[in-house]
Amino acid sequence: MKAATVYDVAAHAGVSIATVSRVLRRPDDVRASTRQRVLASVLALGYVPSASARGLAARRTGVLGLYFSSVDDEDEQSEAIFVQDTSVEIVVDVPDSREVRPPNLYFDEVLRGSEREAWRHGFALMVGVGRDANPADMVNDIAGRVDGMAVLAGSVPDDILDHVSRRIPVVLIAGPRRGDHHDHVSVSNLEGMRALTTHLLSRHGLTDLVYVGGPADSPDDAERYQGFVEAVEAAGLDPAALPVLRGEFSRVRARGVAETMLATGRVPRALVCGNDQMALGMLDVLIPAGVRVPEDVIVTGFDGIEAGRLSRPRLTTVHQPMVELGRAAMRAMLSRIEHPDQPPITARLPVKVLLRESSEGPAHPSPARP
Amino acid sequence: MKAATVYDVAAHAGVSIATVSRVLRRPDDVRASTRQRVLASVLALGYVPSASARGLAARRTGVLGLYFSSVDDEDEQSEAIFVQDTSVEIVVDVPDSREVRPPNLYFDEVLRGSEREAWRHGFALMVGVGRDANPADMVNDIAGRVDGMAVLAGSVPDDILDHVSRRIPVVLIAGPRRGDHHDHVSVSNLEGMRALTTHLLSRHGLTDLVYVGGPADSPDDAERYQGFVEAVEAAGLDPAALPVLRGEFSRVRARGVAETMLATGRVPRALVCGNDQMALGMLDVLIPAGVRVPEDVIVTGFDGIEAGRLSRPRLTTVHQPMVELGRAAMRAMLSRIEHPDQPPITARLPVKVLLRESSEGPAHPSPARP
DNA sequence: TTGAAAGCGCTAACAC
DNA sequence: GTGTTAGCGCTTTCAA
Repeated sequence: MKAATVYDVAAHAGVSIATVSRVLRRPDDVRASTRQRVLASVLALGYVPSASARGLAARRTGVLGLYFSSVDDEDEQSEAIFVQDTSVEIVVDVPDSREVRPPNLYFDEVLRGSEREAWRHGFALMVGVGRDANPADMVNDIAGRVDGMAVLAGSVPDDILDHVSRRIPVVLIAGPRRGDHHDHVSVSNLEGMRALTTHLLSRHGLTDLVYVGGPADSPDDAERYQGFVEAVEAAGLDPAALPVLRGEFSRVRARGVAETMLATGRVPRALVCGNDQMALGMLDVLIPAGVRVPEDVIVTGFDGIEAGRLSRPRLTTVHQPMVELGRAAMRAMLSRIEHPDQPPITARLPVKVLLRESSEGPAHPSPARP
Repeated sequence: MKAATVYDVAAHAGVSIATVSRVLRRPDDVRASTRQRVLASVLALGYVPSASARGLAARRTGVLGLYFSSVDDEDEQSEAIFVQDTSVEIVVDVPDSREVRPPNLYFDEVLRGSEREAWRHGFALMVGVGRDANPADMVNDIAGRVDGMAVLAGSVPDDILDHVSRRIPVVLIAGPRRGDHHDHVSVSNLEGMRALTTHLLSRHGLTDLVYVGGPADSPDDAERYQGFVEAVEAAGLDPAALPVLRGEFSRVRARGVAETMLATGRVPRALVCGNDQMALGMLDVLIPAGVRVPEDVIVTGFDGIEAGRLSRPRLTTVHQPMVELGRAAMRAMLSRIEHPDQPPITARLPVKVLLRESSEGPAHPSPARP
């Protein structure tokens, strides 16, 4: 099964390879009758142009890259290919406190936006998710295949970033702006958390807040905490006096934190969490323990994931536009590709505070049965 | 900013381009001292090999493709790149019956598995999601860039599939097996639904079932319905006597169906839904209306999505291994690339019936407050 | 409107 | 162990 080439098509249609190329790239430059003939040959031979050859000749691949890192080391699955297992296991699936999988929602959403935007501009999208400590090879590999790549902030060491950006434009996604080397798209983490905290402070008159933070090296969490701090200071309180708990952005870890909190009896009036996962983890423990949310404790999150809309009570949160973040990253790259010398791009997307029952209490007389 | 090439590196290191290539591809064939020198030059020049050139010369791209189609036409977003919007909107977000977005969960999961498996075997992954009626261009484009591609069954017309498979191996994902042209990976839809239905029939002694189906052209739904039919027949009942409702795999559409059902007063003892989304849509309407699930009506789904584990009551369903489906697709492709002449691959992955409260009632005395 | 020909940057014999 | 060289399949001037 030897794949057909321009030469095959040209011979079959009785034209030169240049004409075949023209028919595919700039059809209007070719006489209609010739075009028909060539197209017919394309179909007859099952010709699909080689992107490698085209990329080499045109000096552009027509592909954009997206690189993320992830910590979800799923258990290795079977290696079998010829599975023919139509067996059906029936299990009584009782409620379980285990985290089934840390849904890599953030990635899914950013990817969705990236994919959409890339193809909309005539580019394909290549994705890579690094899971081990050494992203160098993967990032390099992608860099050689694309006309530009977007990278989750903090997922790639600076020296590697510098290396690949000598070949292609690199756009950083999320995190704080670092240096002036790359274009950068992010969301208003600080402002969002500040607005939410201010709301809790002023509307609810709280003073007894606890911040539940993510990983110490998370730039996003650092920004959110800073927003928390600014709001607290603006209210005339001392942020240093307010405890910070670490939930590592994990629902499971947050449950542990909540349990410890209950055990020690030191339960604050509000738990301001750095992401939704941790806030949900708090609810997982508090609600069954008989703690009333929000009457006894207010719980808030950050991100605006779907699960927070489905929880009981529904989760007050700060929604960040993840899909739009992916789109903005692709647009920034395309803009950079088109205008290599323009000044660095810094996009900052707006967020939205969503007040729901976990802070405000019942919105309406619920139509649900007790 | 002209990107460095092998020639630049070779000159800088004082070796031939062949040696540069060797250092990168088969380092052991080069003397250690030479290797060091070349590597140093690579770093110094910021050299990243061009995948286009390599792909051309080596006659393989090292990329695998994944193509899906989707109906989620999200509203077009802004075109702005230089967004600097740190404003924060604060909204009271009341419970809403609108479907925020049809979570394209299935795609996310299959993609996750595909991505993981491709890179694990040293291949990059290219993704494309077709949204309009004409997948030909996108599929062709991808096909020219990869060494093999996986395609969601039913998302690409046969003639296009045949066309591209003259160039590269194509693996079909999901759906029923059609012809012997391509390799195929899928899950035990029929067997899963048959097992679940049999459970409802025999353990719960039901006879009054209604099947809530997906789109008429969904091969997955067809298989599930067939499983339903076989179980019903095995129980000595006439499947033709049992109504079928159409929810189009949509949560919103299912709500409409449920409302109509309530309005007409024709409520069956069990609603067997073709996917989880529709089952959740049923719950959305039934629970607030005071219908007891499962005491009055049993509701079941199919897929095993996260939301079904978070609903009240939790949803009985048939879990299909979506991540593993993606992995299996990639493995099948790699196997085909390595052994072009082996017989067609047909993988059938097992499913698991998860019995939860929407059919079985409370599992344990719930520790939750009333 | 079409054809001829010169690369694009790399790999893989094959020679040394 | 290293260098030479012939393509890989396409795009793109430049002529005709």
